Amino acid sequence: MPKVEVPRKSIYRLSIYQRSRLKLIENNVETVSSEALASAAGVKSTQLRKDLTYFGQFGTRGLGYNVKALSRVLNDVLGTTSYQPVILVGVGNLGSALLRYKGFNKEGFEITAAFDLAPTRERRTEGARVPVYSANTMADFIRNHQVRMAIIAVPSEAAQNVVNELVEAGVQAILNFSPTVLQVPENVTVNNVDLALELENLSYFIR
Amino acid sequence: MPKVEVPRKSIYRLSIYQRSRLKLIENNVETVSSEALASAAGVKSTQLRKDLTYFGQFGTRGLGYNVKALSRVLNDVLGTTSYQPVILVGVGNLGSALLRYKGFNKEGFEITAAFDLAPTRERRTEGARVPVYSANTMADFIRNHQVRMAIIAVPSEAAQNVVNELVEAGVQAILNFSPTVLQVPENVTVNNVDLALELENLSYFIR
DNA sequence: AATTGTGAATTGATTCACAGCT
DNA sequence: AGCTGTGAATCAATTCACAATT
Repeated sequence: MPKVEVPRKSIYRLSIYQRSRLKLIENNVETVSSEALASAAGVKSTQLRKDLTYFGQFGTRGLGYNVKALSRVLNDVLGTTSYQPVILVGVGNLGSALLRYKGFNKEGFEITAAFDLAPTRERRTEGARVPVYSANTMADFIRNHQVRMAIIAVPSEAAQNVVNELVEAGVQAILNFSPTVLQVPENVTVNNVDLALELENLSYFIR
Repeated sequence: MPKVEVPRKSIYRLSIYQRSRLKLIENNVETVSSEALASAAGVKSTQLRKDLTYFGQFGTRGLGYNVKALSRVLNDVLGTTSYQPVILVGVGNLGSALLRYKGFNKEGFEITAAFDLAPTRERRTEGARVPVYSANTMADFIRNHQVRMAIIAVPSEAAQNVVNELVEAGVQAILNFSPTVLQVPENVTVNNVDLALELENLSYFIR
């Protein structure tokens, strides 16, 4: 599987295809054309086909893609076949919010533990069943449970240090909610979600 | 100001330059080179210069950019000079989380009101001072307060209808947390934040 | 001497156009 | 006949290289 040279955006789209496919499977469709699936996903059919052929040939000319087979391929490529434990670091404002958010579970992820400098803060975790541990137990937890993915929602000043510790302990992929540019070794992937940035960006488009 | 043909990503970067600049102003620097600012922002200096020249010439050759003047330009371009009221639609899981999140305020935005089908749901808004109103008062509120920006965090099935109502009432920019592709007229801008998608995407990069 | 501003070159992503299967 | 797979063409964004300016 050629992990390199595949455009980042293609991989994002694979997830979207998977979701669009979910709707189709409900309708009991056996087979789907690139045209139909692409339009459900909001892209051009050639783009869908090109995205898929980065990973092989899965369709049947004249017919389309077998829905179940396609689903399997997408799961394989995306790595969503095997369960991945995810930890959350920083149970403040946003962090506690994310703990309660059920959208992750819905798509097959589960936050197995959370870490914070002051793990016992009041009212923070009410309603969530995820345990919150002290930050100094984090590295051990990662090693013991072979955690490869982490979500960080700590103050920006703290972010780089946390990331260093995560990487050191073996984390390979980080979803970063702290508004900072993080330095990581090249075998580690960071996806940034910057809420304030998105709002600020929108304000540009209001005239 | 040539709103069109400027790459979307450039505009995102302008916000990052603004932030990086904030750190520099603290250090009382009068002037800053594209090289210094770019490296603080994590980009190449030529990219910064190109990004800026979409909007004019603000530097002095041989010297760099005046920090204060640059800040003013960035605020002007981004539209962050004038205060913008923002509403939130959907006070469920994620929505109530966003209500409590203070990061928006920090960057000069404030959620002035929230709307939900069941505005009185328990414990949802404890700790937040934002009023939650019934969804059927939304359109009036938008018109009365000239709201142009909205954050939506409703279930995906509901998202398109909500968006239609927002647009109809005059909203021009939408930050969408619902995992759906939204249809909007071309004078309306949507930024999507899809948390589950980001996680799924990361799982690709774990080998 | 230092640093911006910018056309030209390059790199990257998307779309086209059509050959190749079923 | 219908639809995939893909090299070639186009479009977009980034980076280079250097002339222009202080």
